[in-house]
Amino acid sequence: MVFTGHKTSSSSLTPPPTTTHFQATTPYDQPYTCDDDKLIQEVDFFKDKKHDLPISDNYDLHKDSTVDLDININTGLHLLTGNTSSDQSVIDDGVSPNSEDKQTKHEITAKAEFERMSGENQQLKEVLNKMIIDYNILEMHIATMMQQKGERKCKEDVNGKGCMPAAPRSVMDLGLAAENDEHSQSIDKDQRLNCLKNDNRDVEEIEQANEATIRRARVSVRARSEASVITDGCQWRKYGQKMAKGNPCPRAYYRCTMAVGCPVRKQVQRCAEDKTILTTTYEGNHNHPLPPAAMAMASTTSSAAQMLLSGSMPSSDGVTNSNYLSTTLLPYSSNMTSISASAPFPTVTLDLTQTPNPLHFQRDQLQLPFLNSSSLPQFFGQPLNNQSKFSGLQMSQNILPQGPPHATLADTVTALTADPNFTAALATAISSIMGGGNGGGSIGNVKNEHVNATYCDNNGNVSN
DNA sequence: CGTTTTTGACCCGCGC
DNA sequence: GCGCGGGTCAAAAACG
Repeated sequence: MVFTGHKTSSSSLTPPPTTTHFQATTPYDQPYTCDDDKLIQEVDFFKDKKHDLPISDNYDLHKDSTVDLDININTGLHLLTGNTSSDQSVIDDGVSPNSEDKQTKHEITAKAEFERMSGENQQLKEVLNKMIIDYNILEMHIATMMQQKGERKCKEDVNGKGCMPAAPRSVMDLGLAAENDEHSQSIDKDQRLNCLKNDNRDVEEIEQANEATIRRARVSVRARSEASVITDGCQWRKYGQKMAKGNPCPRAYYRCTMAVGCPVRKQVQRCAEDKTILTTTYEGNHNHPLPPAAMAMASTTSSAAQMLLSGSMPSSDGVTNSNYLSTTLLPYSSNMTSISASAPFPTVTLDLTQTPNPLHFQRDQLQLPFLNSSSLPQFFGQPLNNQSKFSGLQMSQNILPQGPPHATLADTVTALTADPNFTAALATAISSIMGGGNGGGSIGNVKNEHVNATYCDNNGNVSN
């Protein structure tokens, strides 16, 4: 095979000094306090339309004792902590010392407002508690299923080749999952301990094979981009470039350089038919923490890979499991995703190039409900090419948000995963997978403090 | 001068 | 066994 030996011809895939860019935009060793501020500011739980009060979202009653309730209403969760009535009187004492009636009226108004806000705060707490409960139920359900599956596998294999760690093994081995899901890890550990009782040696061999498969699982992302490489928040180093058969555009190979020995690699290639489409294929899982800018993409691809593997692990039929997943997610299918089984390694493709709807989110209003092994945000779609053996999934087009013209891929993924329709589809899909039709469970990693209650619908409306 | 990119060579798997 | 194609290595060149 011959590489393109000319700089001019390869320049289309040669990224600008991405290292400098990433370091400048996402300083890896710096705290992201600004994000926390944004996160608070995004929450607009209950703007008071009745009084048309401007909301001081980020106001802390602990810090300022001179809060005028007629002007600023704290919409955070510290509503109950301020001695607002007395504070109000202090202010009024200076302005109108001779008007006792007016002051009393003001106090009454303030108290009423305070009580109203307390009630709303209580309601919000209840909603939050319900979401947490729903999440815990869902998580327990998943854990139970994993345990049952593991035990069944052990029983089945006790007279055969030993114990197969089965799909959950692959799920939990993902780096992000390891970071974010201790509970699931413990389940996985127990499951594996049970298996080890049966046949230690075979398990190790199988695990090695599985890990190799995991490392080889790929997530391909198709996105329109004029740039030679998509900004996904990670730091990459180019280590090769080749001409691939059937495509005049060279394929570039990158490896993650954010940590020594990080196994993650990616391939970047322009589509032969449409050169505005850039296909980025990710492989492996990061062995290091990720900056927020990279979390969206990394967690999404990792989750996609984990579900892909959980459905196509080296079982007896291999294909059946993936078909099961595809069938399960049928009602929410789309042509934005695909599974490739005939490729050298299992690959799931997320197609972000088909964005029929105009921009319907405001970037600064979104926080990604990070996807990890707990949320299982998988939805597989119709094959984009004839490689796939699986078909039949159509996800409603309107769940796919469109990023701003110069949005990074991470932005797009963030928008996608913040879409309520997206999460709703995932919720139903998970319910379907678990076979219980146990709808109503909340989706998202509640443990993750970055999860934000603000979502946008297709019309750009913010809901909580 | 350290880091990154370029690019020819090499390795490996697969099909014939 | 051979050729083909995908993927990786590593020395040289380029860059900041």
